[in-house]
Amino acid sequence: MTEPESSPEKIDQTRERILDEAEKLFAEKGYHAVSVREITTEAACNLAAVNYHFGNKQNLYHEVFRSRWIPRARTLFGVFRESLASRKAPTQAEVVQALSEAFLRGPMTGEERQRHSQLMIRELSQPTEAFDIVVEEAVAPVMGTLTEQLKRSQPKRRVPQEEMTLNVLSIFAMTIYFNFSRPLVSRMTGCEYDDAFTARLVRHITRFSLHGMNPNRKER
Amino acid sequence: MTEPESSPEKIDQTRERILDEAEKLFAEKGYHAVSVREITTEAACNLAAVNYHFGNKQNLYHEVFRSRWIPRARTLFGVFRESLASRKAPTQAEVVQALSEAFLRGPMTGEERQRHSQLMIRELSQPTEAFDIVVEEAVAPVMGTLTEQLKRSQPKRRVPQEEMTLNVLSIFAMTIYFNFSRPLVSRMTGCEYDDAFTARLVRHITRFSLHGMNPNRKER
DNA sequence: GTCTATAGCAGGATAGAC
DNA sequence: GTCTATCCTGCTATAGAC
Repeated sequence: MTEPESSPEKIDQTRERILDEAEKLFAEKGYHAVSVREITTEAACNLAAVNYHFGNKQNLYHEVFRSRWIPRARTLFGVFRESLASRKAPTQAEVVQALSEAFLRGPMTGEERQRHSQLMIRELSQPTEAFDIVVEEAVAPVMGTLTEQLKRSQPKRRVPQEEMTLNVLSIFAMTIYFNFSRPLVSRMTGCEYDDAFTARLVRHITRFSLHGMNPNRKER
Repeated sequence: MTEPESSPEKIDQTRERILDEAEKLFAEKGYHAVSVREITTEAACNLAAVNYHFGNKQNLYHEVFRSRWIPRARTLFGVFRESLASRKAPTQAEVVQALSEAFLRGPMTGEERQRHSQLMIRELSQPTEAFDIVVEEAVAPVMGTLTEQLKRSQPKRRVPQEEMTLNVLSIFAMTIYFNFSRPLVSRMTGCEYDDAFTARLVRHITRFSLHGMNPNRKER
């Protein structure tokens, strides 16, 4: 990152730096609050580089989702699924925990995770052209798997479809809420988002969701 | 709204229109995505009026919170408290329902409510100078009352402080989530936010939260 | 593929007439 | 208090040298 190797694969190395910085800044401040100048300055390249590589600003934003956000979403989903696959018949608690763990403590660094969530949240609450990407790549698969797994692990009670959807949405809501609303959560709990605290958050989300969707459950 | 009365209190009537349109646009698009020109066009007044009345754009944004958002937050909180005061010893279910009802079906129109939530959410996830206002006027009082009331209605079980805080944060999270993430919720449930649907949402939030924080509760 | 230079325009803000 | 006219900064985007 400090000194680029001269020979091996220098191609489009600027392009990658631009994407990195763009993602970072778009996530932090939002599309309109970030200027191309700011991005290119951070990426230590020339202003014109953005237009050369991406055509225009809009396209760069789009490309951030395609080449940065989507892969992470898939990785995240992969972690979630693998975590489920490692058990024969995961309990509901295990399912919910697998999800919140993937999102709150998964393979990414804390910073990466926050960026990922912020980009997602922005699109979900205020759709632009990337909304469909987010739904197709993150929301739909996660909610689909969640629904399926939760039904499987609790075949006895027949849950009406809308109730199921609202349950799953609520679990999803809590998971992303505790990721994106950090300033508030930290202020209210007095805790920083370190390993210990995120572990407690996962436990909380699991417990809360589990009993939330199962009015009178014994097992945990 | 169409034809202003000529005599009685015409003073600062432009100012009010600017505030109205500014709130609407800031809520919809966010601070940076809105230009002063756009606001003044919508408010059907001159560009210079913003600077005359508010000095600059930043200040207008701030004033939107002071003169529009805060009163609504207080009204909302008032509805919540009155709803509680009308019962001698509200159950936990009644407490949660009072909250989500105030936020999702309260005294405001659907549009107003959405605006209110969006302004709040923006500040909570990405604090600017209005963050403190939001915390002091909305989050702190609501969470304080919620904590107090929930403790009172369930004196038997001693809940650790952090668990209590996380519970309350989760209830708050769901309440605002279902308000601000409408595009997604509508897409997933296939429902518009009409009276019938918001009523079902209130019931869902109440049920989910209630059991979420009470692992093995009978009464509802 | 990266740079400089600059076109062209939209933004916030101000001065001053009315 | 509201308007017109204008300043000037900072933005996106492009042309063209290297």
